[in-house]
Amino acid sequence: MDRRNTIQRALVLAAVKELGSHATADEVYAEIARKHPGIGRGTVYRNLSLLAGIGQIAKVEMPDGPDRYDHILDRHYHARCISCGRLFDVDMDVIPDLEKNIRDTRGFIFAGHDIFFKGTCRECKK
Amino acid sequence: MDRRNTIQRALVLAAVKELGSHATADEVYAEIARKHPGIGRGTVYRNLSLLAGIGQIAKVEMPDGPDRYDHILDRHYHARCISCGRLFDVDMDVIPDLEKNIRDTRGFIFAGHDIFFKGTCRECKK
DNA sequence: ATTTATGCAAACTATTTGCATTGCC
DNA sequence: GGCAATGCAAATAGTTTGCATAAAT
Repeated sequence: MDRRNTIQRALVLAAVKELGSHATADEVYAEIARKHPGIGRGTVYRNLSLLAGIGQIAKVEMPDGPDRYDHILDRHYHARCISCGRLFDVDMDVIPDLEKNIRDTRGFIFAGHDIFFKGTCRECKK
Repeated sequence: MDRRNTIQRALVLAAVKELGSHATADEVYAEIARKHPGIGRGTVYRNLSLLAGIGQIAKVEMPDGPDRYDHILDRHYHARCISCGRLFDVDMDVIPDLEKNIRDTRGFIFAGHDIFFKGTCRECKK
């Protein structure tokens, strides 16, 4: 089961880097399709998933709406505006040992966590 | 726009309480349908949404899979087993002032947060 | 009588999958 | 040439919505 270097794979990786933080699969697809209209949605999804699997990009599963893909720079938390729905990066250190606050783990081995904030963004506040 | 007391609404509320923590819309539907096969899925969704809106139950939007509904007892965080996919309640105090750790809020008014842990449950560990 | 709410089906969003074909290695 | 990967369409999961009808007030 060896991996092959296809142009589509390279395009997906390039688009995620190009789009910066938290792009959706559809945004990645649209970005690539501008110059390569032939690409299939399935191919984009398959490659996003593969690239996330081998750690080339990070998949962020959102509590609502589509999953997001980040070109990995640093781990960070996200905030969603409940008014306009837009997603923001949160300027806060990740808490690596948050799992230590758990009293009874019931045999669960914790492997990580995500925090999602919600609120109202500056523009929607008025 | 006043609200009416329908049997369906009462049944949805009762089923959420009955099923305890983190029931999905489909589980609520199935539970009610056992005794009232006539109920519509749309009605269940509409009532879950309405009841959550007026604070009678709590909606927990999951990063993956269907949304969950809790009969409100106390706020708590959740953990998902990456092997079997099951959802667990986490035995840990909520951090009410977690938002204070954020450096630059960029004008965002924070209204709350959710934490989702992931890992491997006791059964899947072996 | 009014008008909210229901049941049903169709629509919708996000994603996955089956399959014949293409094209890396 | 073999088999991973593609493009396409159909399938799936979860949820929302339009509409005629029913029923709460």
